[in-house]
Amino acid sequence: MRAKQTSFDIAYRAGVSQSTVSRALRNSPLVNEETRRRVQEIAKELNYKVDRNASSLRTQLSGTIALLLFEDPTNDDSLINPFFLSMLGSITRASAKKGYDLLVSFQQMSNDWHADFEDTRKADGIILLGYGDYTDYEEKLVQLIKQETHFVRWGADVKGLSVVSVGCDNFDGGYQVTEHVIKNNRQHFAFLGGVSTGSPEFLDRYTGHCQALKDNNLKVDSNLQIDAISTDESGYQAAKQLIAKGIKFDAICTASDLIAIGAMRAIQEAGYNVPGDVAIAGFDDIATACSTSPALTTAKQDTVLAGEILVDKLLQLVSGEEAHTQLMPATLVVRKSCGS
Amino acid sequence: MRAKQTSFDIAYRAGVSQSTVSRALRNSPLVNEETRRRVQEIAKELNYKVDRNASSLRTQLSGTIALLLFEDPTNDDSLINPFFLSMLGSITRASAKKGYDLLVSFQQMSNDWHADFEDTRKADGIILLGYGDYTDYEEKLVQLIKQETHFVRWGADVKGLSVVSVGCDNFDGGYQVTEHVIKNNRQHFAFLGGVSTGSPEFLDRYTGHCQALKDNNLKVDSNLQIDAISTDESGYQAAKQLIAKGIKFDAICTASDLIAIGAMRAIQEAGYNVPGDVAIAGFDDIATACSTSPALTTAKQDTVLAGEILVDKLLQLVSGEEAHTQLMPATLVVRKSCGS
DNA sequence: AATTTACATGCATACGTATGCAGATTAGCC
DNA sequence: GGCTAATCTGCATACGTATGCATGTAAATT
Repeated sequence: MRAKQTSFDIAYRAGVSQSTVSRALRNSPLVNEETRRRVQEIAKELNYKVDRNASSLRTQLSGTIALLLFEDPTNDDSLINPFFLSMLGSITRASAKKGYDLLVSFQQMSNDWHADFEDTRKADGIILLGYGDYTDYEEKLVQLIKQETHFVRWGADVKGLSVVSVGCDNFDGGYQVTEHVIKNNRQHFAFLGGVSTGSPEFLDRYTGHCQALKDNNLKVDSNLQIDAISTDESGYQAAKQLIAKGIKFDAICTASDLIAIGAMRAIQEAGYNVPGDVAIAGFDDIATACSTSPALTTAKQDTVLAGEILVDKLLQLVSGEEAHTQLMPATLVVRKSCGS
Repeated sequence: MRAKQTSFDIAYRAGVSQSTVSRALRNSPLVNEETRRRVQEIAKELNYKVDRNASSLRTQLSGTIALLLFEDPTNDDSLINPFFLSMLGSITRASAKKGYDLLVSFQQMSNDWHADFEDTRKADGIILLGYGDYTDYEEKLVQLIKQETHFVRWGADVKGLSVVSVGCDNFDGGYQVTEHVIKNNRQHFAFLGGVSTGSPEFLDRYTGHCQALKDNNLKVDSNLQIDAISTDESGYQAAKQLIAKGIKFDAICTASDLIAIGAMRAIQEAGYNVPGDVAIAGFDDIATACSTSPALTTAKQDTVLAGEILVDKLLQLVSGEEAHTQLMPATLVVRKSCGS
């Protein structure tokens, strides 16, 4: 039972050649219906499985997608950002749906990831995932392109390079949320999230936020914008800084749910009521957002859809088709943290 | 640049044979220091990467671990249970640390997963992850053993089979949490979580819970135990059922944080104060547990540690060493939902 | 009946690497 | 200097599959 079965073993039992076995199992039309059935039956009986290494070596196709998850170097927490964890889940599902295996790998930006996966033939294509300014690794993207590696990435469009990016309309998301809060009669807005530094996503969200304020004749006070990375703790600290400034505010928009959650904690600890005294809005719609108290109003990024789109586009590239950058809508999810 | 480089190309440039290249790159002591250096230099220059398929075919080793994540069939939610998502993250990290790639795959219990991964040589070993009664798939475990597949699983020990399981001391976790709540002067305990049906984990937690009650001369009222699966919604429904019964209770222990979160919502909606009127405790310590209001007191399963242990044990098996089932401690995390 | 066509199978080989074995070169020894 | 030992390199082959090409057979066409 244990000595591994090969296609030759099947061939022997079926009284045909190895070629025929291979064809029969791949449902080649070249092989007779009757023969095919017999071969497949025997293969099943002997519990034969095609050796993927041999198969991949021969076909130069691995049936595998690699997912490279970049760690946020500013965050030494050993846990993964729940938004990306959710993306990971949906990408796993999406690739399974397409019959592809998923190879998951954490990477430091600084590593040699740009050369690895497809050149080793471990994967047919690569999905790049992670917050961060792509200028951090633009040269590596250039190299990927030069190598003709098939890849797609999550994030904002990369100008000047023919890279397929799938990202959320962060500007619009920021705009929508802010507008919603304005409608709840808030006038003095703070914004928590790294803008000058770091991810273009956060910047876009902030830009959308500011535009909504302007369109509603509200003032943008840059003193009320405080940098934060996407962690609970960073949001907490930023909110404390904000309070310490002593400037009046009745609403906080944030660049991510985690920031919002941390901020909410700080605000409540300081004795304010949410949303009574201060409205707080998030971004992402992570699972936790439903469970905060009050539940978090936020801009949802549809990770399930995003995962499917990323996988679809990548497989298009793999099969030689064209694929293009796509912007996904962000949708406002109204809960309790900003009033009705 | 694009035509893929092979070891023959390197050999040609270095003026040596392909064998020598292979040896040089694998740091074989057979090859001269000087030659090795030159070969490695050229390989780097040409951006050469070993073809993993060819390599694996030859060595019969893939350098890959497969993670099979079983879906809870009772939960058609397209999202993954946050506890397992967290395990996924830590396992990914742990295997990366050991130099292994991780192949992630969702599976239905009913599939042919038991034969797939190692026989196809895609992976050197398998990690099985998922709630559920192993009797659901005991026959498949038997087959895995018969095939001499290397695998470890998360969960309670499987009696009668030589299977390496790594699991949390659910009994003790349930005991600890309950004892803590008792110390906060509660007397009338309800328990939410599927006991008669489904996962042995839940049953163990419940058993620990009951033991703590008994040891403190408190009554176990089976009318106050209500089944629930590990989702927010299920916990919400169970809590509503509980309230509907009209039996007095001042504490709810649950089989998972998600259940607790749902229950908390139901209890608060019904106008009770947590923890004033009702103490609520969870199990798992998922990320969300810090962010509920009040923050959830719970029994923590250390997923980071669990991931490392699982990977370590698996690699021991792969390298022919013995490995044994291990029980991990659950640790009480006191927050606000049960009083001090 | 001779020829073409269609269909089914087998032969031989390539994918790129790793390694047992033999050979070559140099050093070491009496 | 002739021998063994030590060190390094190359040759040849195997891993298990997929597929181009040739072959063989039966049916269809003329």
